[in-house]
Amino acid sequence: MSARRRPLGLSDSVQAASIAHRFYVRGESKLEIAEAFGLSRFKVARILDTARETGLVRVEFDLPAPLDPGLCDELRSAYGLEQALVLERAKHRETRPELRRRIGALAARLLAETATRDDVIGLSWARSVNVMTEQIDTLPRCPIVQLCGVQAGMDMRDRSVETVSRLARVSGGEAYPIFAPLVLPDRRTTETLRRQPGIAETFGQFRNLTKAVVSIGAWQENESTVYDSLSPAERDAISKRGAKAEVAARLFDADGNALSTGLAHHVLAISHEELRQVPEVIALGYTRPKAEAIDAVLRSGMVSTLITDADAARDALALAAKRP
Amino acid sequence: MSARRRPLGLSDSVQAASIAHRFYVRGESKLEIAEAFGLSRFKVARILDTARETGLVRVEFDLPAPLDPGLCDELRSAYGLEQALVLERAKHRETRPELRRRIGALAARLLAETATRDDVIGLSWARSVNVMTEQIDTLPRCPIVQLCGVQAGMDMRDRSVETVSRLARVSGGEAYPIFAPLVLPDRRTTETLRRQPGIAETFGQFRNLTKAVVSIGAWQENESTVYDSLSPAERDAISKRGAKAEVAARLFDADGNALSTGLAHHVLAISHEELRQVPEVIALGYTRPKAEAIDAVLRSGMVSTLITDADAARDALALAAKRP
DNA sequence: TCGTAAAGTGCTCAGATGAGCAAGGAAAGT
DNA sequence: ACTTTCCTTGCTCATCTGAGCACTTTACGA
Repeated sequence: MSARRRPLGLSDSVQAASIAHRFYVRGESKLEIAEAFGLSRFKVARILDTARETGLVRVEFDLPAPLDPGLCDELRSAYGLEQALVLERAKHRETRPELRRRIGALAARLLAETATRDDVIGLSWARSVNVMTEQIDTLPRCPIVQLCGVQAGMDMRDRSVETVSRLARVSGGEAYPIFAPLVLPDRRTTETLRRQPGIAETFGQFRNLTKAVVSIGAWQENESTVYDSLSPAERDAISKRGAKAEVAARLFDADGNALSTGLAHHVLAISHEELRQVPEVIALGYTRPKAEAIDAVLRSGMVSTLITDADAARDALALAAKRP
Repeated sequence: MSARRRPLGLSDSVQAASIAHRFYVRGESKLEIAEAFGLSRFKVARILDTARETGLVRVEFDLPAPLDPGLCDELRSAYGLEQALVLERAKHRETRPELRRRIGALAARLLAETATRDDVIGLSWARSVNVMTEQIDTLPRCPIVQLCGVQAGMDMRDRSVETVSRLARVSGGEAYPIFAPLVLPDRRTTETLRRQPGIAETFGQFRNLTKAVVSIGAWQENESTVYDSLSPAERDAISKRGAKAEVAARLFDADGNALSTGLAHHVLAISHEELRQVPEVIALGYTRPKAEAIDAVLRSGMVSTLITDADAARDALALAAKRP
């Protein structure tokens, strides 16, 4: 592995390449090749080994999207995910909206491909989820359920509602929106709204969900719209409880445990428990600052598919390696 | 093989790529992979097969020269060569001198790499051989023997002699030149010159040769300097005898049989027999019009290593397939 | 010249693998 | 509905392959 060999002569390279061509491209057995070249099968095996070690033969992947197959697999197995999609780092420096767009496009393709007529699809409020819906053009006819209230503010107003209805329009299925804010001033208001006809109906759909697309937020400035919308006092109180990540306004500590804080009582959103019951949860989380949050949420075992970028994936893997 | 499969979904692609990554890059066994993914080993094997068939995984070769490994191997085995070096087709249209330069560079590297102190190296007269010597900068100390007289005319005068002495200078070994024309007016003159001290000495070296670098000419206008130097009458007479190729002024028919014509008696060159005795003959032949000649010479069994370009190689392979 | 280290080579045997087959299941035609 | 066909899946058994070892050759310094 670490043993650097000299780069191999021209003649040997050609022989090695010919052998590699027969083995990898034409799929011949080493025994056949050995006979054809008048070598022992052991020599053929060693030539193939050194050919790979020296980089004479390289295996390239032509994925239908710019993904890093190595990271996909490592992340998948490190956290026991069903699947991980890791975007390759872009050639040039990429702005956050550009990255978000690529993440969203990936999620769109995944959802369009895996969704069936029998699915009930939930969407959490998030810019990336919204970007995803903008990029889906076909979807089987199935209900689309909003998983949490609308986080107003920022540069987009009631886009969450729009997100659900947009996707329902593409799908042709029914839309279950939540026409109410995500974070409310107090518990009473929250419970009142929770029992409103339309909202109650949507909440009732939560137990039917078969798929959910959610975004992972980190419990720090600019890395979670929920965090950003709270008062400094409440943010810090929650931080002190050990919150590291947020999904649909539900909090997780560094070990992926559901964290129940005061916040839980004044947000309109699917509960930890209900979300955990969803068979397929697709989580979007990207950029390095979110690595710790991604690690936390994946540890919860709630996520089946993660979509992220190579930088965040590497950081998360490092965290996964630290504490298995 | 011919069964075109649909391009595989995103999800499947990622799984296939992950499996391929583990198998090809990390070198895990299919059984291990099957366990890790919860699949049968058969399924893993099939996934790998389709991944290759659909082009999802591609094997790339980083040869130290722009060679086509597939063609190298096909040509090598089609004609039972020791080795074949096939230059990839250049990206842009390439002029003949450019191609010649690349062929020469390849021959130079091959010779520099394989020649040892014990070799006796023969060079035939040819532009490509000359270009080769211009690009060699190191060579073990060994004798350099000129294989045939000088074909004057064209754009280069006595370059053959220069070729031999240039290479001898690089090598530090002795030079055995032939200071006489390749084609002579009659048999008597030829035999007289043949017995001249310096020339006889060079001819005496022919039986000691261990390596020879020769160029393949096609028996047609502009594809052989010997052809071009003869009178129309003699050219045609030789054509009628079935000559297809020429190496050091020695002729071959389409089946690679040595052809003995009147020409044989008035050229100063190594004989068919002596050339056949050389353990390692490196033949340079390039451009499509020479494909038939290359095929003919390779059929003679005289050549151990061929250096050519992708276009000529493909044409030659087609000819080889026609008559095994 | 020799001795020693280092690299290269082929062997054994247990374990991995491929070819071909047969069973099951889905899709399409009647 | 029923049959037919096609596709997928996992099995068996004969073959292929890798890990480790022992032997040979080469390289190099004493």
